[in-house]
Amino acid sequence: MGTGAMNATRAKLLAAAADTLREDGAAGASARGIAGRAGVNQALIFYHFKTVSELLDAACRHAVDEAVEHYRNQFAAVTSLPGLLAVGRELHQRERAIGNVAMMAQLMSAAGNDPVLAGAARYAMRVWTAEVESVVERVLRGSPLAEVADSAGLARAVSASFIGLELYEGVDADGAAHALDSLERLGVLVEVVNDLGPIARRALRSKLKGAAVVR
Amino acid sequence: MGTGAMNATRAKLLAAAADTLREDGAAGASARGIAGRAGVNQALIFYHFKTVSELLDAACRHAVDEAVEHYRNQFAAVTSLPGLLAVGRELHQRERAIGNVAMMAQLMSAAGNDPVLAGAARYAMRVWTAEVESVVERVLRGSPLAEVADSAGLARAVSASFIGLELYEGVDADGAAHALDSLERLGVLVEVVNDLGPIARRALRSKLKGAAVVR
DNA sequence: GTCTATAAGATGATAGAC
DNA sequence: GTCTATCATCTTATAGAC
Repeated sequence: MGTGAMNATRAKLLAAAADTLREDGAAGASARGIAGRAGVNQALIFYHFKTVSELLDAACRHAVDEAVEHYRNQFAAVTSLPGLLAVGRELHQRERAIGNVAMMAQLMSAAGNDPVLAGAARYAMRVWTAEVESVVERVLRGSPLAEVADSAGLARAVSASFIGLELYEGVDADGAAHALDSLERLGVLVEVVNDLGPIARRALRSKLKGAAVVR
Repeated sequence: MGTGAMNATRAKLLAAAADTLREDGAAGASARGIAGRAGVNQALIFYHFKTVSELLDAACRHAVDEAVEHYRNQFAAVTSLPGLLAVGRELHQRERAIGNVAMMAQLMSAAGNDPVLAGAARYAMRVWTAEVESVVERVLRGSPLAEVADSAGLARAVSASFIGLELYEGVDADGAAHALDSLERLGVLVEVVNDLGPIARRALRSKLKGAAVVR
C-alpha cells in the first residue's frame, strides 16, 4: 500500500483497537486493554502510534475504509427502491455481526472530549454518507419521491439513525428489532407512492407550493 | 416527594452528575469530576449513592422523568400530524439546548460495560418511547398511514434516531442540520398520503397483501 | 522493533476524625 | 453529614536495556 510498510505488530494493534472499541467500548479502550488483546507489549502502542487516540483514529479509518469497500459493488448494482431495502437489510445484519456500527457509535460518543477521535468520527460519517448518498440519489431519480426527498440529507439521517439504533440495541434488543421491523414496513409506503406515479407527483408538488407560502 | 428526604448535597450531586454526562461525556463522569462540579467533597458520592454508577443511574432517571413531565401536556394536546411535527421541532431544539439527548447518548454508549447504567438507559428509553408512542398512535388513528405504521415500533425508531442524530451533531453540526431538514421535508409526503385518503388506503392494502404472499 | 521498569498522575472506594 | 487522608489500582507515557 504505497509508502506504509505494514509491520505485523502495527497490524495486530490496528485490529485489536477496533475490536476493543466494538466489544469493550470506549471505556475499555486503554493502552493496556488494546495491547492485551493484540498480545503485544503496551509500550509498542506509543512507539507505533504516539498516543492511544491516534491508534484508535487509524484503526477506525482503516475499518471504515474496509467496510465501505466491501459494499461498493453491491451498492453500485442497486437501481430500485426494493433493491436498496434488500441491500440495506443485508448491510444491517452483516455490520451488526462484525460490529462496525458499534465501533462507530463508541467513536462518536467519545469524540466529544477528544479532537483526534472527533476527526476520525467525522471521516467515518463522511465516507459512509457519501456512499449511501450516491445510491439514494440514483434510486430516487425519476421517482415522485424526488420531489420531497433530498438524497444528501437523507443519507446523513439514515447513517446517524443506524448509530442510534445500534446503541438502542445494546440496551434493549427486542425494542430495537421492533423499531427496525416498523421501518421496513414503512417501505411499503414508498413503493405505493412510486406506483401512484404522476398522481403522487402532482399532489406532492402542489403541497410543496402551499408549504413554501406558509414558510 | 414521599419518603426520600431531599438532602441539599444529594440534590447538588444529582444535578452535577447529569450535567457532567451532558458536557463532559461518560469519560469525564468520574467521582472527582462530578463532585468538583457540584462543589462538594468527592467522598460524599459514596456516602449518598454507594457507587458512581448508582449516582449516574439516579441522576439520569430523575432527569428523564423531569423532561418527559414537561412535555406531557403538549403531547396530550396534539391530534394532527402537522401538530406532532411542530411539537417535535420544539422538543428537538429545547432538548438539544438543555442537553438531555446528549446525556442519554452518553448513558447508552456507557451502558455496554455497566449493568447499572444499562438499567438506567433502558428506563430512559422506555419512558420516552411510551410517551411518544401514545401520541403517534392517536395521531395515526383514522389515517391511511395506519395501514403500514406500527406506532410502538415507530416510537422506538424515532427515539433511537434522535440519539444517533445527537451524536452526529457533536461531530458534524452542519451535516446533522442537513439531515434534520431533509426529514422535515419528508413530512410533506405524510400529509399527501393523508390527503389522498381512500385512494392511498386501497393502494397500501393491496400492496401489503402482495408483500405478504412474497414473504 | 520489542522488551522491562518506572515515573507521574487519575481513579474508585474506605477509614476515621469531627 | 461532611471532611481529610489514604490505599490499591489503573492510567498515559517515557527511558533505556537488548
